[in-house]
Amino acid sequence: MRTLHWFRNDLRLQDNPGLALACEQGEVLPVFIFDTDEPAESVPGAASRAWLDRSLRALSSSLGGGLLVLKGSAEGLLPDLCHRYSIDAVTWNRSYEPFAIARDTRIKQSLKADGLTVTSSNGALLYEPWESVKKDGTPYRVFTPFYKHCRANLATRAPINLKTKRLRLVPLEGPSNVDALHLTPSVPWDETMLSDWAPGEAGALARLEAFLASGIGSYRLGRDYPAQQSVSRLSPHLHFGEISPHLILARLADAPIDDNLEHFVKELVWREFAHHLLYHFPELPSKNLQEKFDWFPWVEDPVRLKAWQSGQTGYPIVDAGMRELWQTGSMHNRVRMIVASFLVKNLTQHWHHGLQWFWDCLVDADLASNSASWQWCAGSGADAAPYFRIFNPITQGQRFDPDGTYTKRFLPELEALPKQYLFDPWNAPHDVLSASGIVLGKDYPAPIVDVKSSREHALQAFAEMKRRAML
DNA sequence: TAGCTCGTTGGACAA
DNA sequence: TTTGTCCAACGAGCT
Repeated sequence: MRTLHWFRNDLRLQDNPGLALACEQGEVLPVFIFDTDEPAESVPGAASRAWLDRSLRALSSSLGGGLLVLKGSAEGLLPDLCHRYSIDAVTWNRSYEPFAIARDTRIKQSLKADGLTVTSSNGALLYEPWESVKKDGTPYRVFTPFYKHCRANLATRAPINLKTKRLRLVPLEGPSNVDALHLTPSVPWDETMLSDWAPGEAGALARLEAFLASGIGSYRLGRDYPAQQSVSRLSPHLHFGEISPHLILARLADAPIDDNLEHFVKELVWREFAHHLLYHFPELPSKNLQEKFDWFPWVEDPVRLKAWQSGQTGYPIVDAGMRELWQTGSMHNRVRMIVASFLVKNLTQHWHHGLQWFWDCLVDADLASNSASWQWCAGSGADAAPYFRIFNPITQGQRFDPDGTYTKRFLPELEALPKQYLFDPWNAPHDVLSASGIVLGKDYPAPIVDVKSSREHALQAFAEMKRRAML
């Protein structure tokens, strides 16, 4: 029997239920298709494409070059492949994005009509989105009850060990090369961006072990400090399915049960919650979950948006974060909240702008997590933050980067500035600035908004939204 | 059912 | 310097 395993966001061999099933049934034809039918909201951004390129090369290599890589309409290509390679069955692991659900349903029907056996499995989530609903059958909208429900009532499975020796691959008709996808940019900025990452299954497993060895022990408190190495940095690996959450959970079983561990598990469940929200509210990437936010008086200001994107706002902790994003394809979680709050509240710009920029720049860009997180920051989402919770970029910097190590790493022009002025350089006396070799507005921007008055403006905008929504 | 509690990540200000 | 309190009000979720 010959089974085609359609790789999507499950670019790994271990704990891959679809692949394991295919392997049990006989010969396997492993296929990856860069689907050109995807809508704009799902097409990977530039940073993600660069990661995908490396990840596919790693997967192809671990399959001895036996991965068939194609670009085109998955819906059109799959029936043709099945015919050409005399395929009897097709397996894949489920994707929960609205487009993928609709596409996969159509493909399943069509292949079944052709007499093939089609099986989809859960390779990406600890809990199926339709399992985690309230007693009345409606989806959870608040994280904490969702978390308690999942942990108390839903079982997770053990990882599936693939005996790679038993993997028998169908010989390809011709050469297949990741190069054909043209996923990397013509100017090779991706090489420096990815220099600190190791895309692929081996890199993901190594990252998990490194985190268990040196990060998780101080996770609960350390995760708030961007200069520390206390976060897992597993998100891009999870997004591309280079590692499964089940495998992570199983590996955590060996670690001592304490606050740090429970906090990390909570973060894994936040990922589940984002997928749960996207599944139940497919318009999450574009529409305010709370309708009253349709009345919010957003400001369109391309100049300030550009300053935010390029890390030139004049607020060092914001600029450090935005430059980290540009340079590394990632940003520390604490700083993500600070820059998001700055865009949405201090600049009162629509969260769509932030979502779009993150989508293009992040190597871990994920439709569910990105959409749910931006809506959370904007206050328009489920379980929203109160509107008056506006991060102050000065005090956040002082509190969470007290030595300025993180900020100075990405703003070398402020290297000589004493840390007492690092987060509000415009308040530094002239002689301190000149001794530090800084002319504000030349070496480093003057602040593009006043944090106090822009906070007042944001609060007024929320009041205005409520007034309009009431009418 | 009706009532109660709580909501991932904060800021400002007073004491 | 640290700690406590208020900032609104509403709806989700639970008992």
